[in-house]
Amino acid sequence: MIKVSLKDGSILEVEKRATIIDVAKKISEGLARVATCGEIDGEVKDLRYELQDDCSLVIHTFKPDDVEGKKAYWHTTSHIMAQAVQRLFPDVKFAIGPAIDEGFYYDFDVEKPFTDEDKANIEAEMKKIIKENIEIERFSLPKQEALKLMEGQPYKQELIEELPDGEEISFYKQGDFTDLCAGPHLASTGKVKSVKILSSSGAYWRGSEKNKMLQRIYAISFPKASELEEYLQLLEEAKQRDHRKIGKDLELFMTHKLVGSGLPMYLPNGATIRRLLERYIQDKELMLGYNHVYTPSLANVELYKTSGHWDHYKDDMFPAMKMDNEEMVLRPMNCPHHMLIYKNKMHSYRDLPIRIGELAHDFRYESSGSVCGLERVRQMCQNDAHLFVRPDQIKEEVGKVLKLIQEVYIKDFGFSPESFKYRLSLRDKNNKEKYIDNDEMWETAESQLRAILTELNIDFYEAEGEAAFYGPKIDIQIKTVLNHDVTIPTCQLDFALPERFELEYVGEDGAKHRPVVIHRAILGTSDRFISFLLEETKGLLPTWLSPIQVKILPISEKQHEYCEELKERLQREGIRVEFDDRNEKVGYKIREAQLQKIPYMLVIGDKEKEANAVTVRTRKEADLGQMSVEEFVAKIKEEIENKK
RNA sequence: GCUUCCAUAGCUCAGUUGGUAGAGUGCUACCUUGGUAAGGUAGAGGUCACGGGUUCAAUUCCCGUUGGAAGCCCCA
Repeated sequence: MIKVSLKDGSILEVEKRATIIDVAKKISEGLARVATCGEIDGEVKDLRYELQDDCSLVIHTFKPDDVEGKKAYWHTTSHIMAQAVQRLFPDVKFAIGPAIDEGFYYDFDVEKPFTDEDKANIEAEMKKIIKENIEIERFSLPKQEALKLMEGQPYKQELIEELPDGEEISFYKQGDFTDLCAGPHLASTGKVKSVKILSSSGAYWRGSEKNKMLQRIYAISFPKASELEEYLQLLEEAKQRDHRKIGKDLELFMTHKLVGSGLPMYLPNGATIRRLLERYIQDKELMLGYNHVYTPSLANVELYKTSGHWDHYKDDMFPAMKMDNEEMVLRPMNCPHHMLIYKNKMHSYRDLPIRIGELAHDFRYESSGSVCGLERVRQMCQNDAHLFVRPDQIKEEVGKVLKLIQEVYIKDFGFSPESFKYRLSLRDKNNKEKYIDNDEMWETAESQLRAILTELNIDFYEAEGEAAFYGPKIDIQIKTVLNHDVTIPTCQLDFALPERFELEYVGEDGAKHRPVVIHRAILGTSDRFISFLLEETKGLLPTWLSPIQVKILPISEKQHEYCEELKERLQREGIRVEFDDRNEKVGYKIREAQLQKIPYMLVIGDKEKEANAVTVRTRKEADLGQMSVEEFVAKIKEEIENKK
């Protein structure tokens, strides 16, 4: 037994188990309020330690869905993987192996990348280690001894070097394998039950492309085999929701290598969705006092030298084309064009805010490894606008933008508020190269955006190094089915471009003043928005956006004439309708319409023809029964009207 | 861009010690006129991504290019 004094003077007596000492020590120093580990009083348990306000220590078992529980579990499995790799590849150099949101990975420096066979062997070896049920022990060493222990492990030594002098450095040992680690861990390898290697790939040491590329293996583990099955099932379902698969199945877009990577072509169905979305957002903007313009996709390179984009982004732009005396580029963004439009005439303070909007095509040379369906493309259509405002109008205008975003995403599209997060994107203060060097400007802009978010009671997180070069942003971040974290709407505050372009307005005092620019995009880009929409809806688009809203399915040829009339009748109402006049049975036609995710199927036989009626079936498999044509038209029009 | 893997019919995929190809589905024609998720028969359809190399012989082995996938880097 070992005694540990807690803050309140009480004594905690525990078995001499490394994990509990570690926890008790941290808690007694007030360094941690909560920790997890695996063993107490010699009995193996999944435990959670929590320091209460009255300084008492609560110990209880954690639940399988407990975040900390999972992390300890996965982290232990990552050590098991490292041990397996050490057994199979004795020359391996270890980097890091943390738990992540779903599972864990470990980075290894090995001679050759792992093959599928290697991975199968590693997984088999891991299962062996689990079966051996090796006890996991913790110990700690002073820095010099720690360095000595990790001789021949340069990555571990590099990590130890960075730890403060004088601090004891903790290690976890399981049989013949010892790893530098802060813990916590399960008490023994046998606690892990089912394990599965998911994938492997290259990853740069410390995430920098300047460093060596290591081999990373992703894996996951669960206390029960059935949970692993469920997880793999979920992965399979996510695959079905991938917008690239839906886009192919529903004939929304295609790519062709003769056109090029990252350059999707919209097929008629996809073009319909896009046209409706673009009309929708422009109509919305018109009602809010935006003025839309058209500007060219090409510009003289001098435009971007003036704006500052050239210095910051020329590597991500398509290369300049030399024509006679001019050098032209495909534009990567629209701000400079809109700045010039503002500057086209003198403005009074009474005219502000001026809101210039455009559905504009932009071109960015995204790296070949990052292009992805409609999510990341090399030509995109931005739902862009620039708001030219007086400094006293910033708060109100940013607030209006945030309100518009909520109206579009929550009210009109019905996305769950949990499907996206607000991110306040700040500059990295230490990176003077990437961001305009003007501390005062940054302080003002960042604190203004923060204040607006706080005042509107919006939950947000802050991210350093995510700002635009000219100013901070409020980005709305979503997670795709592939677990990519991408921005869709954005609202950015910019004091820099007005300066660069010497924008002005005449104030009440008759003197010239500098406006502030708010850059904003609501749908983000049409392309990325559609990818998000498809994944959120699983391809079951609301009726108003469905490329085909109604499919007419006759029982036999006898009703074809009636079906033609019906089709024309619906078309006159602006409903997108198709008539399936093929020589097939109705069951077959229903199956096909169902797979095309068409909202309404109208089954037409002699009964319907006689009664001048339709029998309605929805894709959600509800048979709505027979109704008159007028009734159906009223119903679907009401639905379309209300963006259902 | 980097690491690894992949590319066979419109689509989804088979095709092992190297001997120039197959299924399902879709498409076309005919039969069938059928009441709520796949009726039957027949036919057409492939320079096995592209370019080189090794070999008597390459869809298969090697190199390169293009395109795709996972991850890393990047993301105005």
